Amino acid sequence: MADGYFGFVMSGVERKSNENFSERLNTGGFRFTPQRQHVYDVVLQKRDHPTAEEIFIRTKKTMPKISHATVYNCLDALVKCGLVRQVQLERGATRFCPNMEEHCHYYCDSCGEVFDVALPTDSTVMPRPKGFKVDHYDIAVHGICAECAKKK
Amino acid sequence: MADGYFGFVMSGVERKSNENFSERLNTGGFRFTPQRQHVYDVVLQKRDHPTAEEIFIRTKKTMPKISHATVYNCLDALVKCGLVRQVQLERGATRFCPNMEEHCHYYCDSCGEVFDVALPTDSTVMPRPKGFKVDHYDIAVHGICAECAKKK
DNA sequence: CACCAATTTAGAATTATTCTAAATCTTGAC
DNA sequence: GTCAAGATTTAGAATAATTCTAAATTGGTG
Repeated sequence: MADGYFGFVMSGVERKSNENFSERLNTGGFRFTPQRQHVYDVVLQKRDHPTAEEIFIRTKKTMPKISHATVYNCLDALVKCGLVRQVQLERGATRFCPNMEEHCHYYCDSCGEVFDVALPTDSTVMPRPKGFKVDHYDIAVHGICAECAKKK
Repeated sequence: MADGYFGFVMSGVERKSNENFSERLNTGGFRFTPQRQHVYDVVLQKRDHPTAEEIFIRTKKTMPKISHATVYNCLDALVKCGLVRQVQLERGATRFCPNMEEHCHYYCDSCGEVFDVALPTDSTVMPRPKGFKVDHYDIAVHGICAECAKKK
């Protein structure tokens, strides 16, 4: 059980600026493409945890010919490179988040709003299955946000 | 394998639930139906975090006329009654889990296996948005299980 | 038993994601 | 710069996951 405890200390992926974008893709075994740049820009621009569909619509504004499949391809590449996180909050569409800091998602089951909250570096100690190699944590907290709570 | 961390730990709530099943539904504003009983039995029977589709197939064995929509309806009712949890681990189908203890899911991104791990009762209080009323936590830990790690 | 509302049903519809095959790019070698 | 090889994009089809629909059935209540 000695190695059975583990903190929320993740393989921290530091936020890097746009200059390293291409390099970042290469390291992950991907090529730079304008589509990936545009999709990444869109996700960075409005950090509201959009779905692939929403990202598709937003990306079309600056790149009208981009296709659905490409958006998925780009998002997959970005996720694999550690530039974007995939967030599963409820049934239905997956959402995406460019905040690579250690954080969890507070999700309002009433209005659907998502709040990022940074995790304390020394937060919780969790037991884990023997030999399990942790890649990352996905922590979602469901409930009702202050706004919605007021309305009831 | 360290017993107690890998195994499915029966909680008091679960043990009682069969006798109280109907009552539990009523409290949640739902009626007892044989379909709900069958679906619940199926989920309790093999605790491998099945998808709605898998539950549909398994339930058909004892109730061949049950429909797809009914399985979704039943699962939704069970989730709302606090008899079953909905688990979102990756893109694609939602999974279901009858373990109502406070626990997290270790998910092997390689083979897809899911391990339930009980959370320490004294888990740290996490910072949260002001006024947010917490309903429940969904904690998933992604990585590679011992089996899969060995193969590489 | 009779009533009303909840539930079930089959199948259609919708939503989310993946696949396909041809066209087009990106990269590295020359 | 040109070229080839392989990665990527594209539109649209295909599949998967979930929700909707409207009619039939059922459960609980009086």
